[in-house]
Amino acid sequence: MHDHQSVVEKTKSKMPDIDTLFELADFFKVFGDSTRIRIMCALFEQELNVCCIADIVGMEQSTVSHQLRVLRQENLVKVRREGKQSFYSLEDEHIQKIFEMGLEHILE
Amino acid sequence: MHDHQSVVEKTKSKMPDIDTLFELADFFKVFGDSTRIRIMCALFEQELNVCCIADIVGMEQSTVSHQLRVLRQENLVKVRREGKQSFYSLEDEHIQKIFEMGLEHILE
DNA sequence: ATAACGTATGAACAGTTGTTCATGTGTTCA
DNA sequence: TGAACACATGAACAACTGTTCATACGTTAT
Repeated sequence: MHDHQSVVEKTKSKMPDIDTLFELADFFKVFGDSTRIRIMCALFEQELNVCCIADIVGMEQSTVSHQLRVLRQENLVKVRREGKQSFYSLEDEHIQKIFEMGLEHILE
Repeated sequence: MHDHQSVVEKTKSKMPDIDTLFELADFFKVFGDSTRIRIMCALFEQELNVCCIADIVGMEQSTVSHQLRVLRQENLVKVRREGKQSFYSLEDEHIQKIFEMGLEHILE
């Protein structure tokens, strides 16, 4: 326990493998932007099309489209096409829970 | 419900104020880097001094010091000085729970 | 077909981020 | 006092990120 090397080895052996931790960082990276956070937050209520989302967050439609792609790539949202419009909604409830845990932490 | 403008206004009114969402994004930003994730993960086991952490994550001591400062600024870790050494540990258990929820999400 | 609409995508740019090197600060021990 | 150690900090740089503008794509209606 006092020995530097044994602490290092012991700790390393208990940690998840490095690929998993890289994936995890990429996952949280998506939460680390205020535009994306606001988009997700808007989707807590209901599914929304792109131009609604753009109006809600007050940014260009193309900005929102780019960010929705990021959210899609990390499986945080899903799309449903209906004619000309794309309706986005949250993939699952994990997202809202993680969101709320973050809120709990900063409001103390 | 069908009207664009009313959906926008209704959704906006239900969202947390924008400053909170910016703070939240900054909070998650800290989780969005693999080095910091690995540091936090190492600290799940026990408190550790800086050079142990550096060895565990396999990076320069100064890199780790810089990242520990980021973690400190967002109140994710705390320090305890003991002579020449600084022992770091997690601020609270929120962090581990958020970590685990992220893991749950990516392992599916 | 053509026009209008909603959305997606590519290029470009400014701003931010993570790492390293070099150095500074504070503590311990001789 | 001075050397050795553990850690923190500043400057510099490459790499990455988020936004916008312009444009392309797909759908609907005329």
